[in-house]
Amino acid sequence: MATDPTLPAAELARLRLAVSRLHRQMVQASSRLDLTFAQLSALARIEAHAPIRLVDLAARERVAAPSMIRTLAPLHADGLIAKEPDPQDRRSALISVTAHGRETIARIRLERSQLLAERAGQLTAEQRDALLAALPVLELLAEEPRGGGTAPTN
Amino acid sequence: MATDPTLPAAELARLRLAVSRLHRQMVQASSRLDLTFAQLSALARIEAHAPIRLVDLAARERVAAPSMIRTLAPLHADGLIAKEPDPQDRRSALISVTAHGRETIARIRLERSQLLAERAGQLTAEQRDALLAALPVLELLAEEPRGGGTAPTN
DNA sequence: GGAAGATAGTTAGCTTAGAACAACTAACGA
DNA sequence: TCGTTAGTTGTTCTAAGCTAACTATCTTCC
Repeated sequence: MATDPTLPAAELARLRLAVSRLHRQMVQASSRLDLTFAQLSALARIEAHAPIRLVDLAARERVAAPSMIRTLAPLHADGLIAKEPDPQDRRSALISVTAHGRETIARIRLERSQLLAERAGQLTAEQRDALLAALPVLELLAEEPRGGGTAPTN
Repeated sequence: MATDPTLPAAELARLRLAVSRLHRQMVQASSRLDLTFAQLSALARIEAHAPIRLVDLAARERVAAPSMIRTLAPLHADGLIAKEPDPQDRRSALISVTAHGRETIARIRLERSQLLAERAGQLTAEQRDALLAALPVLELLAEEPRGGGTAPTN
């Protein structure tokens, strides 16, 4: 039952609005005790691609290198990530998640999901299924259109 | 084919990550020429509930009154919203969207959807359907659990 | 082999978006 | 009258990003 071949602007607008509102509430719900969203995103990215160099990490997260350094500094100070010298290139450091970092990720996943979990708990089974089915699609949209394509205009 | 009665923390974590990354990219893609996300959200909310008082608007957007004033100030200055005195309460003003505001919303909807539209254009029909099906659920999640429930702890 | 340019990481300083609290005025209401 | 509420201003804070400029190392090329 494939509908329109393309998503109309109205639906995209609704999606953008929903995403930005959801994000705002997640920010509000997460007190300043823990990792920020940028840190969590970077941490997850490191976990997925370790060992990874800073430049590559910054590129994947679509930020400039200094921004990534600022993001990682507290993680490094708290021992959530480790840097090892790259044997191939003495300028580079290979970044990876420590055991402590992995524990923290797991713990935060539980804690942080509470706001969402409460609301998700009030969904019907059909709604939950719809959400689960759309999750990979959302992840796809959130990823970079790797390689090729038009150069980013900003 | 209802799966688990509850969404596991792992999926919620993925949802949070996807939402925050999507949001970041939408922010990056929208240059500072136009309305901010807070302004757009407020504008949409006004359009949906006009005429609405500032306090009520702030409550619905889950922000303090001064924050909403700051958000609305440029919209008011640019004539996107109008304030009329509340006949019942001379302290209050009833806020609504002007014709100019409505045009702006429509225009921005088109412009702003480009990033998302490009990526959505590469989805399969099944993926688009999944996204469309999940859209109302996302909007539900993004809304407040109106009335009752535990008081917000922050 | 060595100069010259490119690249990795870093620091310093700045900007923007978004929100908060405190404190005030004006109006309501009991 | 006196406490409460609506709107507002002043000030501050945090998260997240940026550019410019620097050092150290790598790479290329004459």
